[in-house]
Amino acid sequence: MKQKETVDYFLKIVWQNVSNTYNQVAAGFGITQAIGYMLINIEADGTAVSALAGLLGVKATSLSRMLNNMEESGLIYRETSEGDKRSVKVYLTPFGIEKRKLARDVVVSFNEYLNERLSLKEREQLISTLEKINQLTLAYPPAKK
Amino acid sequence: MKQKETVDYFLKIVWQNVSNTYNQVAAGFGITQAIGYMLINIEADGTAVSALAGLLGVKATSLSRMLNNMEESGLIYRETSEGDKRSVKVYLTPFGIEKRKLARDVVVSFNEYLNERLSLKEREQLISTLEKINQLTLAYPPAKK
DNA sequence: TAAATTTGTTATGCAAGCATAATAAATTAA
DNA sequence: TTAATTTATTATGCTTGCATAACAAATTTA
Repeated sequence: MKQKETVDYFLKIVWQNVSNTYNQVAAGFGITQAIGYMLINIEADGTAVSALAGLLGVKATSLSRMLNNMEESGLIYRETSEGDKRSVKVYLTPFGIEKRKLARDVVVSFNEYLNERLSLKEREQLISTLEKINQLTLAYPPAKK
Repeated sequence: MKQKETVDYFLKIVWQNVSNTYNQVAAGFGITQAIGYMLINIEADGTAVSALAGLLGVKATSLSRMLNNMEESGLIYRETSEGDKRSVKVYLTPFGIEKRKLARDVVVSFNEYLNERLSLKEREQLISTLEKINQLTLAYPPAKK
């Protein structure tokens, strides 16, 4: 099995390149790829830290330092949830809303660029296969018989 | 454009999950996903740092600290290249060769697992589309008219 | 040839993943 | 109800990306 035929290798290389591209574009207005995704996922009525982790596909524990930084730079603020006092909701400041617009534009532009150059069928198959691989990966290693 | 329909989002999530899976499995024998890929790409007759960066899809500058750590833990050693005295070649120690076998097994097993659950056509289309996206990403943003 | 540029590497600071440990709140079990 | 467990979060140390800066060797230009 050669490396250039393995699925994992391509996923790694392609995501690294997309991530770098996003970072370079987003650096133009002072944020990173990760912060852009974070902003995009914060709802107007606040989003819990745990929900954010789920949406971003990262462990909740990864977010605390990042949220501290974002709070410090005035993008967000945090408030304890009404119902569940363990839960913390994250809200966008007006400055965060501004940056979120820019971040969304980056994502939309890049995807439009891809969409113009890939057929609908190609994209649908890609996303469907990626979804399948994701499910399979989460189930790995398979239960032994 | 909803996030769950964008290509970038799936690439991010799927690679994160594959990477975590590799890290968890590889932790069982004391290495990381990144070190596993590194070991797999070092040839018996040595591989230059710049070549490694290309194979791994990272900037060469990302490797120096990692190679220091790998050298310290006895996986590799470095030697200045014969021809070009700027170039440094990386070699596996016997310990590194041992770990490389294990790392390769992880990659082979996971890909076999996927191959058994995806059709040949699915995989071929996936890799071909990923290659295409990679090329497009490297060419982004497109030259203005 | 000498000077300017490019290339290969290293060190280092920052960003953002992970894991672990701590803590408080909520839920479940006894 | 009290005790045990689970859940949501935070802080923190480690890893490994990036970028930048420095430097030597190689190559190109004048």
